[in-house]
Amino acid sequence: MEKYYSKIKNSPLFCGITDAELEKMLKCFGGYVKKYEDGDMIIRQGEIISKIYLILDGEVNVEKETYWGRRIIIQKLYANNNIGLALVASKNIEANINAVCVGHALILILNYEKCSRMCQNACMHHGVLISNLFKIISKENIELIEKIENISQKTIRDKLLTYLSNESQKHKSNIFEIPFNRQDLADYLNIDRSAMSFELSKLKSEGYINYKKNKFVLKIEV
Amino acid sequence: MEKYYSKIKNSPLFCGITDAELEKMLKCFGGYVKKYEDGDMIIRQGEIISKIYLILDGEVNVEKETYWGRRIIIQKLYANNNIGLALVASKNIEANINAVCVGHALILILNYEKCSRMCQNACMHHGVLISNLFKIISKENIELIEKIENISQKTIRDKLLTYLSNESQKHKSNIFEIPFNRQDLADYLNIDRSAMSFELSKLKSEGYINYKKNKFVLKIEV
DNA sequence: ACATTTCTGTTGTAATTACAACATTAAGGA
DNA sequence: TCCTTAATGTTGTAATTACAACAGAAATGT
Repeated sequence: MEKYYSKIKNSPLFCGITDAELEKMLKCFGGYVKKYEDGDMIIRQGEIISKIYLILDGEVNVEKETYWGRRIIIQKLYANNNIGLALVASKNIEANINAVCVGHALILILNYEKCSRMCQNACMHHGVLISNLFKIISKENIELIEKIENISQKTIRDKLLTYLSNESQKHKSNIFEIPFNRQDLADYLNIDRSAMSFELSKLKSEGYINYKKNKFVLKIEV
Repeated sequence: MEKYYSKIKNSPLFCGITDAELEKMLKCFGGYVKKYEDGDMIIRQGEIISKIYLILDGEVNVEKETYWGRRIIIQKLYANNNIGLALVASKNIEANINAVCVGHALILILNYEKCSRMCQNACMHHGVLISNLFKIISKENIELIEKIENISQKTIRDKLLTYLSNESQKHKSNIFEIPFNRQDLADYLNIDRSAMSFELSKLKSEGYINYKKNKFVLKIEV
C-alpha cells in the first residue's frame, strides 16, 4: 500500500491534503489497491456502486452494450480519473455502464459512505474531499458534453475532424497521439471502422490531416 | 425575492438547510432572481461562468452550434436543475454550450465564489451546499450518459425506441409525455426531422408505439 | 370565422453509411 | 527468420439517411 502513496497524493482527489492526513484518511476510508488485467470488468452494468474507484495506473474504457448487441465506448479514462463517480452519489441507482480494463491497471478503492460522512478521527478533511469530488465530476461532465459534440456531427468526416480538432486543442498542439486503435475509435464515434479508415485515407490524401498509427497531425483549423 | 422562497427551499440545491439558514445563505451568496423570455441566452458559448444558475420555473435547452452551423440540443433542463454547473468548478474555462430559454423562465443566480469559500457569517452550511452540488452534477452526468446511449444507436428507429424506452422508464409508465416538439427531438437525437416523422409513423402503423402530439404510448419492451 | 403562421407528415432522390469480403501491413511468438 | 495472428486499409453493394419540396393539421392572432 505504502508504495502507492506518491501516486495517490498526486491525484486531484487528494489535492490540498498533506501526507500525514492522507495516511489517516486512507485508513479511515478503508482504502486498498487492486490490480486488474486486460478485459477485466471493474464495474458491471446493473451493479449498485458504493465505492470510489481511482485509477492510479492504466487505462479503462467506459462502455455500454446496446439492446441490439453493439458496443458503445462512452469514455476512455486514465490515471487520476475516477470510475463511475456519478453513480455513488445517487444511491441505489444501478450502474448504466461497464468499466473495462485495457491492459494492466491499478485501482485505488475507497468506501464512499465513509467519505461522505464526518468521523471522529482526524478526518476533518472530508470537506476538502467532497469539494475535490465536485471538481473532478465537473471535469468529467465537460468531457461528456465534448463527446456528445463529437458524435453529434452529421458525417463521418465531420465526426473525425471535430474529434481530432478537440484532441488537438486538448494537447495544445496540432501533433498528438490518440488513445484509441481504429476499432475503438470507431466505437467511440459510433461509426463503421472500415468506413472510418476509408475517410481517414481520404482526409490524408486531400492534405487535411496526416497520421501514422496513433500519431496524428491536423493540418487545418476546424 | 421572498415570494420565491418556497420554490428555492424545495430545490435539491438547498436540501438539508432550514428556512432561517436559507435566508442568510441567499444574502451571503448575493442571490437574486432573474426572469428570462423565449429565446433568451442565459449562457453563451465562450463566456466564463462564475455564477450558479438554478431554474426555479420554466425550461432551458442546453445547445451547441456545430462548426458547420447545425444545432445540437444537448440537454433539456427544468425547474430544480442547474445550468452550466460544471463550468463554475473549472475556473477560467470557457462555456462550451449555449443555454437558451424556452418560454418564460425564472432563474436564481448565486455567486459561486462565495459558495465555495467559507465565510464569517452563519453560513457554516457551505459544506452541505457543496455536497448537494456534487449530487446534482452526478445526476446530470448520468443523464448525459443516457443521452449518449440514445444518440449512439445505429438507425433512426433504434434511436427512437431507445429514447422512448428510457423516457418510459423515467416516468415509470408506458404512457408519457415528451418535452420536445418534433424539430427539437430531431435535434436532440441528431437526425433529420422529416425522416424521424416518417419512422414514427411506421412504428405506429406497425403497432410498436402510439402517439398524439407529445403524448406517447410504448407498446413493446426494449 | 378567417387568415396567417407554425408544426407535423409524406414522398422521391441524391448522398452517405454499414456491411461483407478481401488485401495489406504490423506485431508477436516459436 | 518464418509463421501466425491481429490491426488496418480498400472496394463494391445494399441499406439508410438527409434534404428538398410539398401537403395537411394545428395553433395563433385579428
